[in-house]
Amino acid sequence: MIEFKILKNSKKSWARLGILKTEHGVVETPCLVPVATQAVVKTLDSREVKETKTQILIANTFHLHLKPGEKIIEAAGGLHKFMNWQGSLMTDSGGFQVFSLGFGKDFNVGKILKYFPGQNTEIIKKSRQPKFLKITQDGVYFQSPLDGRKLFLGPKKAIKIQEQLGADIIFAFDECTAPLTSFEYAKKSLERTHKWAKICLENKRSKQAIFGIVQGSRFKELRQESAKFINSLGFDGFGIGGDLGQSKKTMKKILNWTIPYLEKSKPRHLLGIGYLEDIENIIKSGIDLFDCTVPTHYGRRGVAFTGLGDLKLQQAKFLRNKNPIDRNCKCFVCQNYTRGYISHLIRAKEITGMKLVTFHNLYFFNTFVEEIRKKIKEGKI
RNA sequence: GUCGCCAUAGCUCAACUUGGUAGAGCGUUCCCCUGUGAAGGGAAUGGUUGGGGGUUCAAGUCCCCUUGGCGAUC
Repeated sequence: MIEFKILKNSKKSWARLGILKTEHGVVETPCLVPVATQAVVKTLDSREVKETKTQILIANTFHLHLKPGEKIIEAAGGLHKFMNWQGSLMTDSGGFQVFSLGFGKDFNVGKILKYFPGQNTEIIKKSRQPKFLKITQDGVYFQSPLDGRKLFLGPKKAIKIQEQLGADIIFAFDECTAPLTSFEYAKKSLERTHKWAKICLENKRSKQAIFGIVQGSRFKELRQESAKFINSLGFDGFGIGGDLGQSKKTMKKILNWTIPYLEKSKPRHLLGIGYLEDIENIIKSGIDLFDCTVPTHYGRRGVAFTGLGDLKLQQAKFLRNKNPIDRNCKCFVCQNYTRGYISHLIRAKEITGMKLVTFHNLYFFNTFVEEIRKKIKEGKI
């Protein structure tokens, strides 16, 4: 059960200020959802995560099913207890892994294409299958990245697992398409995702809120069809997923095609997007929630975000630098550690270095979004 | 003093018995990593082979001298 209340609609854009209530607390939206794939924000414990102003986390069905298995988490009293996170929680359905272990891996591409496909670029045709997994009408056969054994994940199973995990909000099982998808493939995939969405809803017995996921790749017709269909099923909220085209412009277009068809009173979650430079734009397009691995993932690589751009602390030039990562940041790391010291830790591959940058990045991103909420409140956005 | 061993990329080392103008790891720099197979992946950079002479078509490799280091022995 969730409750979503919109406090203010912007007059300048589609942005809105809201309150999302779950059984585990109140989430002020728009809000970043840090990623805790394996029931942990890598390098941080739950107390530290809380200190980064994080309000809600997203864990992953596929990974937790593999390790340690939903039965163990259920027996431990559910995900909240298991990972000692008292705040709100989501679980992703595993639909993204259909992409990242499938065509994403085959073509070495992400959700947004970084280059314009040349004439020789392969387009994923209607009946094509990825190398390491098989997609059928019932679900997806994976080869375990851990030991190679065959695994199956489909709508029914994804829901069952998510019920056992026990997050506040769960996602329907979908196929996240790749940017090189042909129209024919996208259409066929969308039919599957829609069929699965219905099965997910029909099979859910828990009181957990469930978000349906809009797909349709970069095609206006499909995106609109998907938005209308998913909207009609009675989900508690919406995820917008899949590939977002060839550039950030197409990402904005896709959001503009989709969002008008979604019930206004329900929360909208943009899946897997959130470079610092994207955040204000997606919020202006009407996004309430978005998850992204960038602050944590880049943090472990030693990339620290600041108001003046990112710092690659791996570089030797930072070793003698006595400044904090960001002079204006009030986080524990910036109050206590220098760039030089953190650079040393990162270069020495010390886990504490990764932890300090992860902590700062999350605090910085959360503060950044907090400021956007303030701007919406003040009518500036 | 005498004898022996060693000296090759910023660092640690390869390049064999039998000469064919040098490779790797690490480092450094850069790039890639948006619902995390991700403490990951890729690329570039890098050397008058301690110095000088000689033999040879050809020398890191063989010979002589020299410099520096290490060891053994009077």
